Amino acid sequence: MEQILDLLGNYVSEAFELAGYEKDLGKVTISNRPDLCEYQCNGAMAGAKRYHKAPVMIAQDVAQVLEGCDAFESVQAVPPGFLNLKLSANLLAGYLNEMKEDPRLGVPAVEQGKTVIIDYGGANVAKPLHVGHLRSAVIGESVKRILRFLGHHTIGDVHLGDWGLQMGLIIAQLHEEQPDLPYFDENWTGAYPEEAPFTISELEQIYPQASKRSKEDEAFRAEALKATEQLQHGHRGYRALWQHILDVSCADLKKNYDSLNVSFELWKKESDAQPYIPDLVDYLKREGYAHLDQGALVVDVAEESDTKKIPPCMILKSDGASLYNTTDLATIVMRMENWKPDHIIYVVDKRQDLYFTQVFRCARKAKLVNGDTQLTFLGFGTMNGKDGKPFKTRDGGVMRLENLIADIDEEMLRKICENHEADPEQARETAKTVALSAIKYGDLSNQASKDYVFDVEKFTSFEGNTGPYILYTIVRIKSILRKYQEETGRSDEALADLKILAPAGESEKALGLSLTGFTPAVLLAGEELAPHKICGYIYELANQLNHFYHETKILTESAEAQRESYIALLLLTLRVLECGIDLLGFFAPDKM
RNA sequence: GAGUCUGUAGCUCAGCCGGAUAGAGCAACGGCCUUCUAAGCCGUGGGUCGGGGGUUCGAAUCCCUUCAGGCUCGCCA
Repeated sequence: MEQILDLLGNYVSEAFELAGYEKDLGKVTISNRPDLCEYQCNGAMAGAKRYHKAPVMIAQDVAQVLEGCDAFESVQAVPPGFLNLKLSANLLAGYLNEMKEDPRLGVPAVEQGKTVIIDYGGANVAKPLHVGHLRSAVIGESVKRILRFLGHHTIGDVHLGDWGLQMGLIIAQLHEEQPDLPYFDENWTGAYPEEAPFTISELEQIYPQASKRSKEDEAFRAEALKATEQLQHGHRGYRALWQHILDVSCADLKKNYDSLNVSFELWKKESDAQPYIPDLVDYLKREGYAHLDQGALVVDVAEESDTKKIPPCMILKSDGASLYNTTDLATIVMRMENWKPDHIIYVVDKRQDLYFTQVFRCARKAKLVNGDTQLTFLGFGTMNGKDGKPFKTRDGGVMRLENLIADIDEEMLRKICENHEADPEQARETAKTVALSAIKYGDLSNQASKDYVFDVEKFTSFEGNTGPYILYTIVRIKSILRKYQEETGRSDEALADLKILAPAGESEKALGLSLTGFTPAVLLAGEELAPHKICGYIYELANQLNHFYHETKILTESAEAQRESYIALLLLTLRVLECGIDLLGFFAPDKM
């Protein structure tokens, strides 16, 4: 369906042409002075130079042509040369009814969907998720949903860290604690047990213990390094252990990501890219991309336009060992081979900006990707505590994500019970749902690239621009619709058939206008990979809804067609809000 | 030192590919529940958009400069 801005733009462009000016001046935008008009066109001012004519004169010429055009309720030329437009109520109603019939709510799907891999989550095996993992998961999930909604083929990859020293540390520690396990028996030829020799909570204790020890105990560290190397070279017992660690860990990670309403299409790991490394290194050498520098194998990625010297991308250390770069490049090769992505997006801490610049340039230079494959670094800022410093627990430690979520859940539950008497079981469920919206909205409503303050009090206070406010608005609508259905006995289908009339009241029209903003908001969010644009939009829509709600008696409206129109308008708003929060990665309860 | 990002109301943030009087929320103050969920709505006060130049009919927005802070800067990830 045709977008409202395009629709209006066509009218105005045509008017420019009829008035003797060029068409391209007729671009219509949403007004920045809602008190004066709903839409505006600034083309007259842009055209002033071109035609050596006062902008107001041009605007007046155009306004005259538009006189009586039934798309507009009013057209005004005002100094210095604005064209102020008010939409006709009929045209608005027509658009809303069309939007209502569209399962996509008017948002056009891209003609040719791209294959987009989104690399987010950043979890490591055997290490619990901590608050530092929150942003990647939350932002990545939302970006994925937005792009998917726009019609792209999206693949989310958690890209687990499973190949570093942490594995060797765990193995070494286990070796010491349980030396009799068959994994450590060099003469063992039989099958290894199917059951892992540890639980997730044991695993989570083993790692920090081993990590701490390796910093104090040289011999132990050497053991761990050796185990890491043996694992990477295919030590049978260690591989079996590694598989156990992986299985136990992934099951736990999935559970945690589930509670965040985050899911991945792929659970690829760093180790999956390892087989690609030898060929990659050969290729880079053979084709002359890589050369030795101070004993290390590097690819130069500096460019003339650089304002600063970009260090070369290191492929192999001087001792011949591979690095994270190597794995990332190999992962790109693997992804190109398996999924031929048009676009890969990395949702990573912004401090890795330079690093990814190197990797991307290297991939491009060495033609590991097609010329038109996009590589995007979507860097996010730090989540700080109220003191403006990185978020910590009260005693200064790293907070586990699980605990953070549990804290917010509990706080929500307390508030819910304060407000209503509710069935404890249901209250718990609702609290979780609301808590999730608080956490996610709190994060996503900020620009991803900026640091932000995770203020527990603010997020759990449910006031103002927060997730709970959005949910509350949705619940209000649901409640009215429920009552309406109880009263009239109408089915969901019958409700969906109701028509929206041309708005008569001011708040009703404002709500309708706000609804037309959905498409531009989603398109912009997709273009800029910016979920906070969705937040801004649904917050504004929720405000309009609440404003309308207070001014309008809906269920007691006596004119039946009018009441039906209100219901249809509410239903459409509900669908847009729910679609919006779905793009953000959370959902609403039926009651709260 | 170099590069880069940030600086908008007391606080937390939008707005930033130029447009009219710079917007929200929180906090403060004042109204609105016998009526669809008051987790709401309406209103008041509060800003030299870090400072200074420039481009432009027009600058929070673009350019230069300066101050303050964060972050990054080949054998970690």
